[in-house]
Amino acid sequence: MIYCISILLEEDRMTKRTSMKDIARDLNVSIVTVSKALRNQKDISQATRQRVLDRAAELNYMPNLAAQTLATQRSYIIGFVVPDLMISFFAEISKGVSERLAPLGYHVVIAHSQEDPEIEKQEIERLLARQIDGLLIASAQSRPDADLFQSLETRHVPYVLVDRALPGLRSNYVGVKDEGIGELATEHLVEQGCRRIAHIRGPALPTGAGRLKGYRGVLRRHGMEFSAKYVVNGQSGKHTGNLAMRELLKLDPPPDGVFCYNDAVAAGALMAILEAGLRIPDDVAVIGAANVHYSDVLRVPLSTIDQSSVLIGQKAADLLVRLIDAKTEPAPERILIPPRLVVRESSRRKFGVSQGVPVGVFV
Amino acid sequence: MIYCISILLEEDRMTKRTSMKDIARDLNVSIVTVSKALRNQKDISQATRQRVLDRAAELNYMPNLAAQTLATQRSYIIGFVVPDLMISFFAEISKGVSERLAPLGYHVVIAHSQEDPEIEKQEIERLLARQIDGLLIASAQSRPDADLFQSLETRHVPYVLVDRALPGLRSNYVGVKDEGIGELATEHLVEQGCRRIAHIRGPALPTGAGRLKGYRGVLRRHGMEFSAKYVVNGQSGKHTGNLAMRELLKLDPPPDGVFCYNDAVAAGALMAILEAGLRIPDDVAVIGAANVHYSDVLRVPLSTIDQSSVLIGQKAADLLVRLIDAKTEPAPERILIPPRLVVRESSRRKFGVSQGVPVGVFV
DNA sequence: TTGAAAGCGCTACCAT
DNA sequence: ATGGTAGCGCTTTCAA
Repeated sequence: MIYCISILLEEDRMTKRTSMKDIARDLNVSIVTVSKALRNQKDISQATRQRVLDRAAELNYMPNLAAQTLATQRSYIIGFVVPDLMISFFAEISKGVSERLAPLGYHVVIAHSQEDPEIEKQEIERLLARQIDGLLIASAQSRPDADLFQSLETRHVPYVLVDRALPGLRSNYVGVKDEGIGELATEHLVEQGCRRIAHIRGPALPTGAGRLKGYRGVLRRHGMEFSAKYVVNGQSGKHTGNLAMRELLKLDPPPDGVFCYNDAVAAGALMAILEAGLRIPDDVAVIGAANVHYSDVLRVPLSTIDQSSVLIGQKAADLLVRLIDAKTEPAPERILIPPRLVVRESSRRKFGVSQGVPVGVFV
Repeated sequence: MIYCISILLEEDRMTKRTSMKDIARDLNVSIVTVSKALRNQKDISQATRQRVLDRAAELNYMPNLAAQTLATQRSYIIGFVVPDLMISFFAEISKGVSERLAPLGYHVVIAHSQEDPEIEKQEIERLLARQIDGLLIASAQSRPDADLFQSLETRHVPYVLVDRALPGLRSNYVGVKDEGIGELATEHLVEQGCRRIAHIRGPALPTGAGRLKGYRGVLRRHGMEFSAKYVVNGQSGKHTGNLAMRELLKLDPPPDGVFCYNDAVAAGALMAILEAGLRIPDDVAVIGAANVHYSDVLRVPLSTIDQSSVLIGQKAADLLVRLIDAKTEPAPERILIPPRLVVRESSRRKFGVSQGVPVGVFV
């Protein structure tokens, strides 16, 4: 019988994590004392604290975060809702987020919305059940789901919109002004001598709409006529970008420059142009957006608008932590990172362009 | 005074999530009854269950997962340790993982090791404190840290190694046989008529070592001499791949074919070859590994060995769930996904190659 | 400086 | 079919 018990205890010791109770028992102090010592509270004698710390180290003690969460209402988990991690832009943001959050003791749970507002909502609900301390959202919604955001406000769950703002929602946001992206890209094509500039537009989200708006604005400013025919929908992937470009090339006259919603779309467009036997950038100049990590090694090295993806993640994480730590809810902050033109071969018709990378240098 | 209390209650209702206690109070039943009803236990009358369910829906009740975790010792969180999510291969795996786990109610916490075994260890410890149910590890260790894996075994935390096996560790694993990748790639280059085949090898990890071994084996089988000069270290990124290729091109004679550790390395190598004024594949044929999503739109569409990244993630997730649900610890399982040759322009010298994609078709 | 008691929200066990 | 009690491992409050 005693044998059995000792076996059980042994098994127990082997299987279960050591808890404060173990340390307390070993040291003949109370659990409270252990708790305080471990958290460096000052109403513990130096001697006791050291004994606790030593024993904790010996037993390789790690706090049970579920228990801590329950007791403190603070989980040190933040949720990050992305459309799809296979879109490199979001993977890059996610890296920036983790970089900043991990050292602070946070864990990041990534949830995929698959570009579906309904799934997004469910995933957010699921995250809330997890008692997350805050939320980062790259939303798939074209306009904010009132219920959802109401409930976030009500529960005082801090959240930051990332990359994709939501029209009419006064909230914390980190991203790049999409209109600026559209302007910078289109302006560049004009400067390179393009006269029939097409746009492969993205999804019906603020990002797509903003870039389109910037594109139209620049055309107008240059007295170039806007033609709806020159704007086609390319969604956000290389395949759809490829199809969209094929359509554009059927036009008469075909465009001599095209601004693509993002780099993936542009990658597909490049292929379509080459397959049609046209030259890039001489016949058609191409520019994308995002400057994802592989954009310089594409079929033709791609000009693009850099969006500082990793930085977006870092800034969003920093802001979220500020919100979480704030005693009183601060006014919503909008952090806009300036878009930056990156000129590569796909659009470089004239030399001496200031932002151009010298030929032959592989970055 | 009564006013104050009502305010407080109101505030409470607004701020705090509804708990089982609220439902129980409203319905004049016990918390236990609510708990059972919500979990569909059968010792609850149909009528009561319905009342509970209805009220729960009205109050938009969501269980507190931290409390549930504490009570059941089951967190429905799994950890996924990756070197870097910016490596598309891991982002793709991660997608496969989430796809399978989200519908089962799991959350996935992604932790970055940054290719540093020490950080990896710390991150795993941190995850264990989180009471994760299981662990997926794409390890940065060249050999298993005894302490770490001992402690995983001791605590009975199920884990699955992903992509990167660990030598001498008999554990669950999902990946592609690296030697097979090396063989398939090298064999293909031989078949395309390459006679001086170089290898830009990866990090000193099982993946790098296995691919190298496969490469050497094929050379031997074809009676081609192995020369250490033709094997250079390219780590795992496009930049290092670029530098490595430049070194190879300085050799006399330079290689006429090169098998690169992965697609990113190959992307850099492609650039180096073109910058040197050589033609691909005529002067130098190139093949990578992974078949990441952008490999077909690279500088030259890249031949590669497909590793079914998303599938790896799915299989790993499925296996992990099986381990978590198992009553008794099953024998370690090794799931090997067959590598698949994907021929594209970067290596297609001869036509009629069976695996070749017809010219002009953009996939 | 220390610790007893209560509680976080849930589940398991065992009566009734 | 229902529920009281006792935890899960931690923190908070307050008394000693």
